[in-house]
Amino acid sequence: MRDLQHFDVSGALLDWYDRHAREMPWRVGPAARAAGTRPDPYRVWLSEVMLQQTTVAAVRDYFHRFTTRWPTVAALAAAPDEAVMGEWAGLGYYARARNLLKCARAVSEEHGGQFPDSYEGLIALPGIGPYTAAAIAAIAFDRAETVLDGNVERVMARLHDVQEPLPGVKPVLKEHAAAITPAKRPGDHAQAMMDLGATICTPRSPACGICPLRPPCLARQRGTVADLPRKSPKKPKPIRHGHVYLAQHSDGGWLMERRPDKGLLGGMLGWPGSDWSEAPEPSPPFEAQWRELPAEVRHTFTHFHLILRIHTAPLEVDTAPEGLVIIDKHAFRPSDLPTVMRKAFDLWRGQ
DNA sequence: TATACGTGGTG
DNA sequence: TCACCAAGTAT
Repeated sequence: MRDLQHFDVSGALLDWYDRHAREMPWRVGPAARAAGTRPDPYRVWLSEVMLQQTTVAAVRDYFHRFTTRWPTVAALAAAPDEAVMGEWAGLGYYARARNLLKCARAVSEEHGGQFPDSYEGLIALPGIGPYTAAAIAAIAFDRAETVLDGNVERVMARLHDVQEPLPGVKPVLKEHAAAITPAKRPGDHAQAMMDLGATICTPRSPACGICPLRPPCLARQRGTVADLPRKSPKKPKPIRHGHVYLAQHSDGGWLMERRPDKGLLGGMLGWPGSDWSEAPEPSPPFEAQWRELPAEVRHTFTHFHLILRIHTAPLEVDTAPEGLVIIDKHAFRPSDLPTVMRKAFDLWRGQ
């Protein structure tokens, strides 16, 4: 058994990555990268933002649709806000989509259409934080930046048997990660760390038997793998209630609202309704004989459970009440809605 | 430092 | 069924 001090962690990791790298639409694999192919910074940036707190499986189709519709950062910068929000619908964390547009426009208007090639330049852009700045700098620009995401945190916590809980111990894990960040192939190293965390050093049932870092792994030696990384206890999620109102005109148009940019589902299209609280007051957008559907929407957000009651009535007027909009029958696409709003529509459709 | 911010898959 | 989890950021 070789001591961690004398084990070439990054070398072992890169050897493993050369043989087992996952193929992804935004990735230039290790063989092509060695042959000189450079990844497109636009595609690296777009994928990294989509992958924030989001699984690879969920991102694939969205990435394909975005890059087909907007192949360059200039094309994205020129897109209408509503089009981008509609394409992002269902992916969650909608501040990412608003910041995506801000960032694309900043790159187009303030950086001559080229992404900054350094951590400092990247982190100054909207929606790009410490992780994403390091990831783009390393993967797209060969900068020896240290990438610290949930995967790397888990791998480092286990490799060094770090018992202190996240998020407090994050700086320690960052130092461990920085100590093995190589000057050569930093982008492949970063992607290798994340692939290892996603496929071998997984949160549950890790495949230690085939792990390239098994020899030096302290948690493996001490039997603490399943306990790491430790995390501070989470708060319980309260249950909130709400009412939404689906009103359709005889011509097929729908009464809807464009939600304000700040806050939950910011910038997204949705059904008008009450606030979401312990006991909300019903708040129909106009006087009518509202009929309540017999079923409810149940949906869980990051920090609360929601139960929505659905009300319907015919829309008899041609102009929307203050603050609302009428979406024409042909412009209405359920796929433009955030999932919780699409669930309400699905209930109406299945009534 | 703590909280707000989505969604779908998984055991 | 349900808590946990996924390539985090903004405030």
